[in-house]
Amino acid sequence: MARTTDGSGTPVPQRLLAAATRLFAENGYDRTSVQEIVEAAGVTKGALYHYFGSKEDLLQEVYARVLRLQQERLDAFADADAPVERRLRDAAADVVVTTIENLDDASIFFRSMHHLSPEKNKQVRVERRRYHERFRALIEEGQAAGVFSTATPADLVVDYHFGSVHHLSTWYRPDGPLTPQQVADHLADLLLRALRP
Amino acid sequence: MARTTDGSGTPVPQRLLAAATRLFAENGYDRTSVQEIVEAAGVTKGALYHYFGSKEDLLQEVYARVLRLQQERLDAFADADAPVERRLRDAAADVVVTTIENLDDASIFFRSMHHLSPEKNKQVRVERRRYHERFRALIEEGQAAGVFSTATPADLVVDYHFGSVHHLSTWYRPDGPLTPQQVADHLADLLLRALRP
DNA sequence: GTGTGCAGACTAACCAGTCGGTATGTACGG
DNA sequence: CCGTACATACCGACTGGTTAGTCTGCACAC
Repeated sequence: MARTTDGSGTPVPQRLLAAATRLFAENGYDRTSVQEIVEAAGVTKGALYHYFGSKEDLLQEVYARVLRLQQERLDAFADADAPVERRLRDAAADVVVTTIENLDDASIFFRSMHHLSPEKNKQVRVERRRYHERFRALIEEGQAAGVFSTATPADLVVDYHFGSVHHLSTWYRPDGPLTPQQVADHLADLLLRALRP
Repeated sequence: MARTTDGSGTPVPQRLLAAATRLFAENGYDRTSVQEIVEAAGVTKGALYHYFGSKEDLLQEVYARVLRLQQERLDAFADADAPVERRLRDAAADVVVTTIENLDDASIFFRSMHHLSPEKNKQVRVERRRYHERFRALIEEGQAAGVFSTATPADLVVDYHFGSVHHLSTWYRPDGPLTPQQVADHLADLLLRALRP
């Protein structure tokens, strides 16, 4: 058994996932061949199909990881002990920072979701919905408390904010003038300002 | 010469473009075969390659159409004779309505841009940049006049709004509770509220 | 000696683009 | 009016290349 023959000690499945993530983000799911993935990971097809059932499974695994991470972080911020406007601000800014820090995952997430089979797509949608609803609940809480305007339905506000998060992978460049934290502060600001009563 | 043998009278090139638009939006560029396109248009490959140089040319043509339309509309609203907050509001709402009314084009635009060759991609980026800058100029005009807050750089505000426009193709459903105009009013509202000094 | 981890040749399917061919229309000389 | 010449519009079989996934087999661990 000669696992991890690349010297890094990283297990093969994780190497495959990392290579796939980078390549999917760079060239898109359909434009990335299984051959390229296994070469980038320093193994062969035998290894890939030993650990994953299909190319699609790799994609789904990328999604699952991102979703788990973001949901955990949102829950932590939303359940914190602070005024609702503070919790929303922190959550809104945090998702921007973590998205920028994992721009590869984000590009894949938003550009390649429709490449999943209907059944796996549905599964992802269900988890995304849970995330969306937790975020919406925060806004509704603030609206009920009178600290946020009720002029716009909470659902739309969520989509407004996540639109901008979604969009990050299109325009944000690490070598640009703004740090991830600065972008996050600005976008959270815009959200909170839009919600002023 | 037996063009338009489908009885509709629509010229073949336009039928091809319409079929390609629908299929690209439905299944993605890479998942749509040239064979499927010509079958949907009721012709054969010979016809397609008679009018278009490549499959990619079809995609580029879709882009060109959308960009022309949106730029024209933006220019009209931006050059109108009205206070800047009114012009921005109208332009911001209009792009939402026309995007919803051409959701197929929008999905293709945002999901398949990276499928264009570097050189054609660059061309599209240049035109998109022109659009972005016209929009930004509106915001900067308002900021200079003191009617918009200067807390956020105008560039970021533009990306914030277009993030939400971009995102429409992900969540908007024609059979949902909101009409395109209602969505547009809400999103334009959010933008203007975020910009209040 | 048995199972896990992997190698790599192989297959069956698919696909963008090509090309020789046909059919209809238009221009023009006589 | 008619025939020749050329152009436009389109057909559909074919090609060269690529791809996801399979399968046989080997090597090492226990």
